[in-house]
Order: sequence, then structure tokens, then C-alpha cells
Amino acid sequence: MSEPARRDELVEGALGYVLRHGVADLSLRPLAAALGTSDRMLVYHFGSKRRLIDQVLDRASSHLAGIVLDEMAAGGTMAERLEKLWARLAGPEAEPYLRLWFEVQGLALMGHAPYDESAPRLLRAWLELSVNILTEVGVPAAAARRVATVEVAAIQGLLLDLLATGDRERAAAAAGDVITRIVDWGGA
Amino acid sequence: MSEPARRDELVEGALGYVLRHGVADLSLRPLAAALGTSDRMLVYHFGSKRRLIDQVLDRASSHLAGIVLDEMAAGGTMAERLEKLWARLAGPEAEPYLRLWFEVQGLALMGHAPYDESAPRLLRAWLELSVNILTEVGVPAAAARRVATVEVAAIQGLLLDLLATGDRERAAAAAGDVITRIVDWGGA
DNA sequence: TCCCTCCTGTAGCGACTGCTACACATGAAG
DNA sequence: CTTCATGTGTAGCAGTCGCTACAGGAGGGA
Repeated sequence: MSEPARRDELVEGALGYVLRHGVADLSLRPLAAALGTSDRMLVYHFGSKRRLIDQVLDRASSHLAGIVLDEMAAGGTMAERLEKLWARLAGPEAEPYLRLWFEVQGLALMGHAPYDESAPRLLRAWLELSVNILTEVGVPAAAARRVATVEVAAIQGLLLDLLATGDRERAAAAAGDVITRIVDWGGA
Repeated sequence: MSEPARRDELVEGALGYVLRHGVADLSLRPLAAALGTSDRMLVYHFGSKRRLIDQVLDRASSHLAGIVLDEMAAGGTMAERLEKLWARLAGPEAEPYLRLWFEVQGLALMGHAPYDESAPRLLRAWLELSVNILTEVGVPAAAARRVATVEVAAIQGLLLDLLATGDRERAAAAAGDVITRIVDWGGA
């Protein structure tokens, strides 16, 4: 379906645009103008706005999943991994991706297609990854589920707080607290 | 500006509609039809779509704030308060309000007016309330800030998890864990 | 009866939406 | 040279958007 290279280029550019403007009121014509092309061409390459958004969001969530996977699968103690994960997620690189992620998550929660399908997937993946790592480190399965749930929820809530209030110090201090508490609670 | 009683009635109805359909793609004509009136009348009573949304969201966030205030200002130990708060927030009464709240929060995080202004306010209010209650119970001010941040973030994250995955048991268990951990960490 | 204010229905404006029909250019294959 | 698939610009369709101009109904005070 059309030339893949040009499509990838367009997805890349569209992702940048969406990271800046969000996806809720995305419109093909302004997006195309920013990309130096026309709405006509976007529809030609992707078939529909819906499919273009799908690809953009796929790329965005892959980026976030990559961050989580990188830091969680790295070596070191559990506390070290979580602290590095927090540093990455709270840093400037991840910020636009997280803003977009929470926007999509919110739209999904209100049942807006097509987000209602793709949004919970990343959360479940993150949870599953955390459970796997915890059991691998020696935490019993039942406890791992509970610890992972708390850990992911706390980090997500703190990120939401950070992005909404902009109070980086308070969020970072709370993250540090949560990580040490969680780690010696899990017993790892 | 126009008859207040009729306006309140319309805000009430619009809130119900918004709780079901969300606010991201809200359109005056379908809303008016569901309310048995016309877009013409909505604009007449409220001046603009923007002002109607403002009033609807004010009412919605008052409802949520009322829940938090009720349960946090009630008697009992800190753990009891938080457990009752969790029960209320995870219950069916609050669910549509929370879905709407997260939708608005997400839109606000992406900078969509007019949500970017009203959304962080409720979060800050909740945080402030928690800090006040913690200090009132005897927790030192510096610790209270950190504990409140973690507490609010964890509950918010768990609610997001609950609404996204629908896994009520896992979320409830994690909430119970978080509450007992937080309480004896705060030393109350 | 006349006026004036409050309310409401009809119709429509200009802008924007996703998407498409059609003509045309370009370059490779035969 | 012809043929044909691939890409692109122009123009436009049918629909929706928030909002408004205009006319008229309804009811109370003079």
C-alpha cells in the first residue's frame, strides 16, 4: 500500500505534530500543512484519518513501552531500576509522550473510539512486565501482583500530578519515598 | 441573565449527558435534542458552548470534591477514612464522574482550552485537603506534604487502573495495601 | 388596547470536517 | 513510442460546527 518509506516519514512527522497539539481535535488539513503536504495526500497514503492516528499512536506507545522495558529490564536492584525509570519518565524526553498518553487514556475512559481499544493495552503490558520482573527477583506470585499494581499506580499517579501541577520537587521526593517503601515491602 | 431555574435544570441535564458521552466531541445540537430543546436555546441561556461546559464541569468537580471532603473530614482513624473514601470512589456512584474527570484531565494536560485551567484545580484542592488533615492528625508539615502526595497519587493511579482494566479485585486489594502502608508510614 | 419584556422556532451564515472525483505529470517496462 | 502504475494538485461534495438574524408568541402593566 503506497511507498512505505514516504509513509514512515509522514507518520514520524505526524507523531511530532500530535505530540505538540494532541489528538482530540486533530484535523487533517492543519496537520498536512505542517507536514508540507495536503490532506489529499494523507488520505492517499493512509486510507483514512483513523488509520493514520492508529499508526501514530502505535509509534507513541512503542516509545513509552521502550522506556519502561529498558529501565525495568536493566540490571541492578529493584530500587535502582525504579529510580532510573522514574528519572526517565519524569525527564523532558518522555514528557510530551506522557501528556499524549494521558490524553488518549482519558478519551478511552470516556469510550471514544478508537482509543478505547488501544489505551488499556499499554497499561496491562506495563503491569505484566512488572509482575514478571518481581517474580523473577524472587517475590511470590500473589504478592508480585499486588506490589506491581501499587507500583505502577503510584508512578502513574505521580506523573499525572507532576504534569498537572508542574511541582517537580514534590513529585520527585514522593517518588523516592514510594520506591524505597515498595522495594522493602516486596522484600527484594 | 435569563431564568436561573431553567438554567439550572439545563445544566443538570447537560451534566447527565456529558457523564454519558464525554466532553471531547460534545456538540450542541445532539445535546439539545437529548434535553428536549434546541441549540438555539442553549446558546440563549448560557451565551456560548464554552460557558455551558464551564458550568457543567463546575458541577461535576463539585460532586467529586464533595465525596473527597465528606470521607476525609469524617471521624475515625486515617485508615478508616481512606478506606471509606476508596469505597466511595471505586463504587458505581462515582464512576461516571471519574471517567469524565480523567477525560478532562487528559485534555488539560495536552493544553486544550478551557480545560487546562479548571483541571489542575481539583487536584491541588485534594492535595491541600489531605495535607491539612494529616497535619491536624499530628504529622509534621514536611512529612505531611510527602505522604499526601503519595496518597493522592496512589489512589488516583489505582482508580485509573480500575477504570481502564475493570479489575476491581486487584485494585481493591492494592488500595487496601497502600492505605495500611501509608498510614503507619505517616505515623498516625 | 398597546407596549414591552421574556422566551422560542425557523432559517441560515460562514467556516470547517473527512473524504473523493478527475485531470495530469512522471518514470519505468514493454 | 506506447502503456500503465504511482503519485499529486485542484476542486468540490455532503455534512456538521458554533452562533446569529429575524419574526413571532405569551403574558403582565398602563
